[in-house]
Amino acid sequence: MDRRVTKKGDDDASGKERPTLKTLAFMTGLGVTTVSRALKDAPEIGAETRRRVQLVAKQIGYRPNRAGVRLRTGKTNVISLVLNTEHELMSFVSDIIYGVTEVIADTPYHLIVTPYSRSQDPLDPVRYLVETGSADGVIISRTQPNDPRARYMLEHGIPFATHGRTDMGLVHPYHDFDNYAFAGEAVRYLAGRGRNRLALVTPPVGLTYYRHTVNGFADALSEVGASEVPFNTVSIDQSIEQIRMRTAQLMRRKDRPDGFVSSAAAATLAVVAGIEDAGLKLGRDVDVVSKQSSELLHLFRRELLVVNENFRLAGSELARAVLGWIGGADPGTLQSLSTPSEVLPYRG
Amino acid sequence: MDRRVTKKGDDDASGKERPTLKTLAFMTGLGVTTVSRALKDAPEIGAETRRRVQLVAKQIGYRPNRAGVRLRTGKTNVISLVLNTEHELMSFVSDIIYGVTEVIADTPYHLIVTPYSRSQDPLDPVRYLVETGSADGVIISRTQPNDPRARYMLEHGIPFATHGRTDMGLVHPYHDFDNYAFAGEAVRYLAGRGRNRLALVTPPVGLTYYRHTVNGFADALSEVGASEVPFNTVSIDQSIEQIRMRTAQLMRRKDRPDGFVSSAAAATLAVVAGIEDAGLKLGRDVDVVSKQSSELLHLFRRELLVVNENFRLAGSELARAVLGWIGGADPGTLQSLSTPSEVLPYRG
DNA sequence: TTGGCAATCTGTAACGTTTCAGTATACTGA
DNA sequence: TCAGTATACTGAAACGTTACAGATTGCCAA
Repeated sequence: MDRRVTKKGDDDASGKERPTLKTLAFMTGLGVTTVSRALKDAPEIGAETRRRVQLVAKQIGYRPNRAGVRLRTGKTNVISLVLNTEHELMSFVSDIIYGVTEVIADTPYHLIVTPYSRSQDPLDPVRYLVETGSADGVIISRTQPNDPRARYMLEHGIPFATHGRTDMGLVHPYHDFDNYAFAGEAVRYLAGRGRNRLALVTPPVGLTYYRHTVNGFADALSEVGASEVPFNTVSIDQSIEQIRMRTAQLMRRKDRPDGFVSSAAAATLAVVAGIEDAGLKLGRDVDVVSKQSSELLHLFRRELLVVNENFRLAGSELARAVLGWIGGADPGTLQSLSTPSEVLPYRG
Repeated sequence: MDRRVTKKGDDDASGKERPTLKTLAFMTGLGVTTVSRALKDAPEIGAETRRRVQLVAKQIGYRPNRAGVRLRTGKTNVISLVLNTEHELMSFVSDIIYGVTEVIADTPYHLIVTPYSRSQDPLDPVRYLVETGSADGVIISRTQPNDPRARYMLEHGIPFATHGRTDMGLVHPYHDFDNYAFAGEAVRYLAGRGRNRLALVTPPVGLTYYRHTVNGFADALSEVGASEVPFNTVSIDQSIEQIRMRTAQLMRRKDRPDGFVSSAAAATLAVVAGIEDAGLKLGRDVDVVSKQSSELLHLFRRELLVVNENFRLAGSELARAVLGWIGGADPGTLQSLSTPSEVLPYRG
């Protein structure tokens, strides 16, 4: 009497297969519907039944089938992190990812990484996610003042959070580092050390925090009465070699700066190399204040002055924001700004 | 005559909703089954019908519903990258991810990142993936000679690839960097520069490539007749401060090494700091050969000697391997070993 | 007693896909 | 002519879940 093929109805509680609602229904003697509702604490299920179902479910290790839920409800339980595979600074990415996973660890959410490359329209991956309904929420970075992706997602009603702010008069969750404050602090610190001809290594032109940084730099310059040495040919997403060469060129001029403010650690390495290529000495001829996201720069040159940016925190905040929005919170309340640390000199 | 609620059967080709097989069936005048088969080039569908269906599908931008497929077939079209959120070296992670996404970009696969933390059994995330059927394939790192995760996945028949080899007599896809060769090359290079008292900054004890590295180091030492200065208290997953302090201690001893071989760039930064803490000079008193995964170390100190390890390549290879296995290839053919570059001194 | 109602529980359909078991048609060979 | 068969297509069922629309029971007021 071979019954390898189980027909509808003769579900049994035995052995190997992953338990489903039907399994639970069979075991508890209840209907599938009742079990489903009992598991989500629906009010019309008797208190005892509810407990009983939940107990059995826990015992046999029931886990809802994601495909079933997704097909029925459209809920994917997925958050997508959209990344540029060429530009994104290295350590940045892993920290953000870790931050995000930290937050979603005890939720049913999975994190998927959706890449796009330089050649593509940055809107492509977002459009893909929305059109295919592949995620309940999206996190984007490299945010621009007028960001088509944010606009698109708002129009299509998908919750998202941006790393960096926009400036479109539209409200949405974001997390940002206060780069205005950073640049200002940096300038003031350099001025305090007697530096008054400062150059700025900017973020990528076009991103929102480019403006913030430039403004913070400019405002503080006039505040302290220092002057800017233009260095517009350089931004942090250029290659190490480019930045190094341009810095060396700059430092060989008579009107060279005596201080730098740099928006990223990798660029700072190149800037320092360029300074030294020009035969100058860090700390004596020139001071450099740089953002960093790991305790790297002080190993590199102890004369460097650093401000820490915590990307892991950013990841957590972004994840919290998206989940909050998905959960129905007011997007306007899901915005956060991270204040820079003090400027830190090397301490033994 | 209000027909807001569409009952089964009166599907229409209009407007907003995402097209499904039913939409295509309606538009082509065929049955859903036929459409389904036509799209996957089943042989029992007439050539013209096939073309016609595929044309229409392309035109209206049909994309199979992942939840539908997954529910019906169990195929998730997901690859999971399992990461330790505490140990993994920073840049490592983003490079691997980029490598993986590069390969799966023109496949239907999504990449999900499954984290686990120090406190957890590394087997936990893998067990979760298998039990919930959340992925068609898995990539793991921090591979051990006797790796319970690999054994578990083999037992449960889920395709996977390991970053690093195992040594259990079980065959499975992997990608590895030839750390035996790396350590050997490094030793020979140092010997060539007259260094003969060498210390090794090892990978994390317990991982397979720890053994490879140690063996490569030891074999080359006896080959060139140099001796080892024990430095067992240090491995690359310790903190910067620890490594730095221990290195400084070591370098203050009279029997200090005159050469280092370091398995990771971050550790090398710390080692160099330690060397300099002890008042010694890189290139004069001691040489350091280090692996690196980005062009960082030569900016740091031009005296450093580097060997490049390409993690992006590793990611690609691992992705290719998993996809290959999923696609039915023989796991034994999906193994690759990456040969280290030469030892590279700074070149202007 | 009866009608009404609250409290619990249940069957059915549907989400989009693939597979199974056909059906209809035309062609083949005798 | 007919059976046999290859070709091209199709409906129904199933994957696991939730929502809708009841069904059953007991209790209370009238």
